Amino acid sequence: MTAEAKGVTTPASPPLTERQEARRRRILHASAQLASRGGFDAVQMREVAESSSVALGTLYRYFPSKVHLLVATMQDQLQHMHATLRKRPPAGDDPAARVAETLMRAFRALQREPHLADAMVRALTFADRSVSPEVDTVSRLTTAIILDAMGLEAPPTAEQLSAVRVIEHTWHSALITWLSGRASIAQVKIDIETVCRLIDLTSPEKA
Amino acid sequence: MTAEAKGVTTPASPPLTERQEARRRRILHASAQLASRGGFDAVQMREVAESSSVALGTLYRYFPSKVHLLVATMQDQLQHMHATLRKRPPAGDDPAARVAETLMRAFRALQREPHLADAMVRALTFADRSVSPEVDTVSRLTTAIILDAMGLEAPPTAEQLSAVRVIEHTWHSALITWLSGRASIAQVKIDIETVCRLIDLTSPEKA
DNA sequence: GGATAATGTAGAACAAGTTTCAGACTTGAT
DNA sequence: ATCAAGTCTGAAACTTGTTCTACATTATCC
Repeated sequence: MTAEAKGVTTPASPPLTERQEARRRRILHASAQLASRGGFDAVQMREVAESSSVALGTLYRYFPSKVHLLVATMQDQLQHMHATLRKRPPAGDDPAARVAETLMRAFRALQREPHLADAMVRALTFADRSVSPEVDTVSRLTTAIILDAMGLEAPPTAEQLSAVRVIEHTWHSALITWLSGRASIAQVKIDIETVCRLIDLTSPEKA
Repeated sequence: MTAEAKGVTTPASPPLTERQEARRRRILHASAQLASRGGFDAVQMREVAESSSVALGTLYRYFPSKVHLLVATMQDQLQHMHATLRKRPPAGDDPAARVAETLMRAFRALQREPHLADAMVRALTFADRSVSPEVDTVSRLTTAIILDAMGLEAPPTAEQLSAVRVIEHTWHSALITWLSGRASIAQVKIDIETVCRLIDLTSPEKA
């Protein structure tokens, strides 16, 4: 069963009318647009509202805070990316190589819109408890991408899931260091490759 | 050579007079105090200024933003912690166990002041480029703590440094998930133990 | 089709981070 | 001791996220 089939895409809120769905979409589009220009700071709620032709109050009804909005934007982008990645699965021999390849592909995609990446990742790590459900959704999506890349035959063991968690931690934190200019692209690559070694360490046949 | 001997503690700015040093200290103290009460949001610049008997403008002269202030607070706390940890070095047999033990000890310390931890860690990951030097200092301190815990005889190899970087990523990100209520203490423990396995993987005698 | 509850709009108001400024105080050099 | 430069203070102003209010529009149900 894929992540999408599990309903990761739709948090099962009251169904929206068509106009509402359109508004939501306009808002997310404006958010991504502004984020692409200038990152987290450039996403200003008044501007998002104006760009998407929605009143400020309405914007806040759809997304109760700037962080909620950006996390939802990330969810949206991640879904695109998941779909894209699925089209050409990674070619590596072992799971570790495939995960590293997949994450590097995602990383290159982020490099094309570094400001957007900045806005999304900063929002994600800055999110407090009130955003937990949404952040959790993003996390599940990320996990699904990594598990997909591993291409396991059997369901993952607890150990493997731990490794995936650590990979996710490293992924987020490495992105942060890159976005804030404290690590180079090459350094991020090394970090990803290093952490992916954990996958070998936790694969059942070799343990 | 220890980290302190390298001057991690003092970024070599123009020397401060005694009164200035005292002001700086009062500010950091007020910051930690307020953070302990209510986390990131409770550290309000006007309140910090008032608590430390300093004008708002002066506070901003010492710390050019709230994030700068909290990162400096973290630096301060980390130095205490480094000193404390040195007193009783970890007892594990191999480097991996010692690092895990050290990080868990640090984690337990953070659990005693979860709000303070929240303020510091959120600031750290939210910091943008303008805070890079300060964040880097914190990062070097953390690295020093981990390397100390490893208790290596020879200087660390490039591979080992990569492992340490990944451990640091995991440490920060795991703290974030714990602070935002998305991971339990037990889960953080597992993540730390999992990532510490990388140390074995990269130790020269076993490679 | 009309009552009514929910949703959307415009805009003011509020909160907290940040900036600015005029004047008072320190400091360091002469 | 004094002058200049730099620092500190108090207070107001500005910015942007967030909340609130009064009114208009839309959706739903009979």
